[in-house]
Amino acid sequence: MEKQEFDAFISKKGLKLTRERDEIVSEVLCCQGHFAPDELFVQLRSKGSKVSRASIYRTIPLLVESGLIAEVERTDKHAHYEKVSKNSHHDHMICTVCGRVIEFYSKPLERLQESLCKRENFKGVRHCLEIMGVCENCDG
Amino acid sequence: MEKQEFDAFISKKGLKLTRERDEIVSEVLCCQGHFAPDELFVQLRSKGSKVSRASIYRTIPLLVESGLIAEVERTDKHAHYEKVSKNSHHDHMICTVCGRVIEFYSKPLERLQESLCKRENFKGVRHCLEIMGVCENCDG
DNA sequence: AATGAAACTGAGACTCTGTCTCAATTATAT
DNA sequence: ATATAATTGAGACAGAGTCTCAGTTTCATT
Ligand SMILES: [Mn+2]
Ligand SMILES: [Mn+2]
Ligand SMILES: [Zn+2]
Ligand SMILES: [Zn+2]
Repeated sequence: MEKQEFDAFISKKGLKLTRERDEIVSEVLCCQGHFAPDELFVQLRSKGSKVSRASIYRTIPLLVESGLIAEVERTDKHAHYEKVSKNSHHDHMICTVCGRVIEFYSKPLERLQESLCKRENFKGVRHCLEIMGVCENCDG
Repeated sequence: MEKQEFDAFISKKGLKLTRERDEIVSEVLCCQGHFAPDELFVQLRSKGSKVSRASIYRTIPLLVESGLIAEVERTDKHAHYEKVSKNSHHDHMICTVCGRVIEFYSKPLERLQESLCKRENFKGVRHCLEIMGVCENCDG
């Protein structure tokens, strides 16, 4: 389903459809939640793929550009991504103590952003809101 | 002024007031805008300080914990910090066409976030909101 | 002022994330 | 089938940040 869109994106850019890209896209599409590049690498290798770390790192920017994934947090000294699917938009609260991620969605928050954009004559396309703090488990 | 607060924070934690911490705090307080750990290191060394990179990296978490500085963005694969002063907070709209950055502040937006945090029993400390889109100059 | 325990320091080795190089391979248009 | 340009894996490399350890410094207690 979404794989075809990525293939179309690749072809349209004059790039090539390779086994490595195919394996990476498939893995991303079937995996849930947030992931780091190296986790993707380990998962693919554990499934018998011969893909290299370099190809992972090369493919990720393409996945982002195609809209299939988005960078979500850079808490831990390395990047994290997640699958983008329609109607799944949410923002994040991230506990700086335990790393727990709370996903939340607020229609009023979205609408407020829209009106702020209108005020600046800015056409908002996407946004990333991360609230850093301490979750209830860690607040002693 | 703010230095005393940091000294009090250090003493209260049972830690020690050292020349190195003193030099680092002074530099942070007098420098303007965003800074990276290594920039701090280079600046101090250029002023004759013998402080080590290790001490910079050891002291930064203390500065953050004391509330004197805050991590602002992790754009470039390394952390950036800035002095915390009241009334300086703002968020960003970023034009993906021309790169223009619009800084904005909305009290209702801040309050809405606070109430969303409360709902999750999350103690929000800081946040980062970036709205990507197209500015009025580029919207044709 | 002297003592001593605990905290602190610099140097540099180390880890980890991410990038780059390059020769060999592969996809795709003709 | 051929030519061309994109892609690959391996591993060297780079940069940020952490850790170790032996020697030093703070500071509360005498
Ligand atoms: Mn998420
Ligand atoms: Mn804000
Ligand atoms: Zn937590
Ligand atoms: Zn613009």
